[in-house]
Amino acid sequence: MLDKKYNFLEKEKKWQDYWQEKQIFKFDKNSKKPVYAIDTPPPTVNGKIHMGHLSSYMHIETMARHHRMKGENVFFPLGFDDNGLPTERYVEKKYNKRAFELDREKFTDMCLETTKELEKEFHALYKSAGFSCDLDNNYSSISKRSQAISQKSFIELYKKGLIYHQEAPALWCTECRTAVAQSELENQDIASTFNYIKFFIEGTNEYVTVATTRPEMLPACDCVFINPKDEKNLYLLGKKLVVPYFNFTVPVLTDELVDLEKGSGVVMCCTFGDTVDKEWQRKHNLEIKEAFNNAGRMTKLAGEFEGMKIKDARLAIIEKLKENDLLIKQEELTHAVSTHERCGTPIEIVVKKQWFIDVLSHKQELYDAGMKLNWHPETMRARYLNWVENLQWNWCISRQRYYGVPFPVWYCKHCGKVHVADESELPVNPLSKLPTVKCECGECDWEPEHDVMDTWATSSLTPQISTDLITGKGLDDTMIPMSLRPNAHDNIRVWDFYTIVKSLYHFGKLPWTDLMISGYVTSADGSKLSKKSGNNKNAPQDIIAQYSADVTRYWANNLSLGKDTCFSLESFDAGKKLANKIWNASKFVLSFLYDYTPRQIDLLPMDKWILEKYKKVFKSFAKNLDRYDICLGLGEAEKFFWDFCDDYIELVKRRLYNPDVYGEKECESAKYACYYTLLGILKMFAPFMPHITEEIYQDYYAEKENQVSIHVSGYLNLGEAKDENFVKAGDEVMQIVSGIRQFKSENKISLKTFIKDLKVSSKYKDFIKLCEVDIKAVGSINNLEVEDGDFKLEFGEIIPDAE
RNA sequence: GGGAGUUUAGCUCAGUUGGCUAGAGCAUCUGCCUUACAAGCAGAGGGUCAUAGGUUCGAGUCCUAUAACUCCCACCA
Repeated sequence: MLDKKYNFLEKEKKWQDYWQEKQIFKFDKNSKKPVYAIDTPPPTVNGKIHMGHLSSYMHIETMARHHRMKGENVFFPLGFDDNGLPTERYVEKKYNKRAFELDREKFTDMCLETTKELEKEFHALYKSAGFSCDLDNNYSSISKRSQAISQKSFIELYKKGLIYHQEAPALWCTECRTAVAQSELENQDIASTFNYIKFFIEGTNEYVTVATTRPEMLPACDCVFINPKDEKNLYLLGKKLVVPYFNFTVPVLTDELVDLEKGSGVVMCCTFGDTVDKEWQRKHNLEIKEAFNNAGRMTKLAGEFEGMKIKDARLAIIEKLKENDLLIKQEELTHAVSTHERCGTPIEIVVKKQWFIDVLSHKQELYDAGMKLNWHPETMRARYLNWVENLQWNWCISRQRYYGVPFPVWYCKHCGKVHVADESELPVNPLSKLPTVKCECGECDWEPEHDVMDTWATSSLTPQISTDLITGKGLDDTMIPMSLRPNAHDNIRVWDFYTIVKSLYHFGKLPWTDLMISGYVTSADGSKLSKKSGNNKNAPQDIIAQYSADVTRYWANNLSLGKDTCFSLESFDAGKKLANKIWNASKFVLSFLYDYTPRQIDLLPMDKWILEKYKKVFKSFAKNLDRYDICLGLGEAEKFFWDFCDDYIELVKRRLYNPDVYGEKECESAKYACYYTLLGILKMFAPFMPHITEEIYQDYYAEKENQVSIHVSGYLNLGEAKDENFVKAGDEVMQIVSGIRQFKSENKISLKTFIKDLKVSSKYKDFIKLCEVDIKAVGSINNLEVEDGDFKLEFGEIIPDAE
């Protein structure tokens, strides 16, 4: 028997423990069932999960449980992305220490310890949310196994010539003191000044005006460009200009990229103020001058400004220009500046030897991959394609950091040749073990690579890392493509893109068939929730404790895929109501079924009608979920359930209560329909509200159906709906009931107040006649007369209630 | 500048390949303690589906233009 009230705190915990104990969600290696493999997003371990992450995981959950209910062998691993810069930054903040101030090993230990703590919290949260990941199949991106796979990927791509080591301009963060990739950039509007300064023509008193936002780059000035079509400035060609204040001369060159409209049409080129400078340096083979170092401090080149921070030097230099009458005017402006997403520091371009994965020469293949994948929602395809089209940098995978997967690489100190590790020795830390083989040059003196890999160089291998848990084959494509890659839209250009790159480069295959892209949950003011910013008032664990995991899941699954939504507690009320209703309706229906075992009998029309309706609804429900139209599927199940309660149960409850008045057979017919309709409904709700449905199922159905859990019991498929007319006729009966209710409401009388006569006109006369008893019972009608015709109700006298 | 999304009831949002009278929750109003549920039930009011054109027998849905808001990318001289 079900409790009078459903205590979710107690029950949810109970079933979570039960599922774990019975290993309900374990992937079955030996099964012949179709595999549904999910490339679970391993959360970056750098803080707390918020409602946005949680909602995204709840979408995944629904799909995992849906496919399990369809009888598929669901592979739903659990992962953590716990290496790399995000974690380092988190640890640096937590201990208020910079990594480069600490011993490398000590810092790594601090990272490992911190991630362990955080992962425990994540685990607890996952469990309390009722996640059905396979706890035995979990991975972490810093584990030895992941490192080995990641290093093997590096070696393979290096040998294929897709990875190269080169001294080339790379995006650089002076705060984190490392190279970063294009995908780690963020735009920020930053207030600045446009400075018009004087470049004197050598040996004259004439000057040209050059506008710049970065006067601190003057010491690194290589030349000045004009547009070859810019007639008013052509006279400058062949002349030398004096760099103001720093007093060295530079040539005047021409290039089509110079914008005639902007500033004075005369541009200074430095190494490197922006991406155009980078282009010009390459194209015109200009000298590379470093005005600042890796930590963002001015170099010797800057003379008296040496040691100053970039920003301070800018102001100091402007002051000097002013003092020396070299500054003509200043204009305030706000412009978008590329900053590092982890710390918000403006990104510089710095030349240093870095490891790159070539993506620019494979743009077309990468684009085609985006065309072949199934995106849910479809509009997200455009975001991917847009990103690929706009790629400008090869993927820089080396980071001048500490906590990450090391490169399996040493350099010969004599000839500089690269030596990569043998695959048999992976994972390897080049710092702790030098090769014993001789270099081709004959020497045996190796320098280990100190850099570590970008965190994405490893997490782009989650399909391989996770399926390795099953196959044990490491970097392998046996289970590739997986069925689903789920993530939020911010990760399309990062995780999705890089995973596609790796899968194509290694196997020439797509990593998955489908992508499910969630939107953001924003706070009430529309700002994005993030682990970094503090707008995290509604912590997931608090919400779950207050509303239950089931209700939270209901909320999440009502969000449209790919769409950003404001977080609001109001929307939890509907879920609360639904859970309450499921409980009460089940309690009521089951109270008639405890001594009942279903057997095939002839059903009364309305009992057949509800089963026919179920067939129709279920078919469409399953179709919607198969298409990742989660909220449509849920909505359908919900609508059907509510109709089942308010219409069907109301209609037959007198038959259930009083078999002596309405007949044993009539009662059994209702029981049969109730048994299967409720079962079907519970199963449809099971992916969304796994706990409450399990509690009800275990109370009654588990034994009857001989199943260990509703979640592996399969959907109730009663076959095709046959007779459309039959459904329509039943609907017309419900319309009569509805008409009776409306009549009573308008007359402000109780629903149980009797009406003497009701005359019904309908084209389903015969069907309605068969339902006479039900209609009279639910409507408290004494006499019912039915005739052929267009739908019409005529009410007779109201019989006052007896005192 | 390139790309995408959004605009539907007072509020938050559904609305699938175009198809009966555009739906739900919340809020408002009316009635009902009906042998599951008052955290309930029954009913009512509330919409020129952003605007203007077009295609079609038929448009919230498709096309064109416009407006407002949001996001992604580029723009750093």
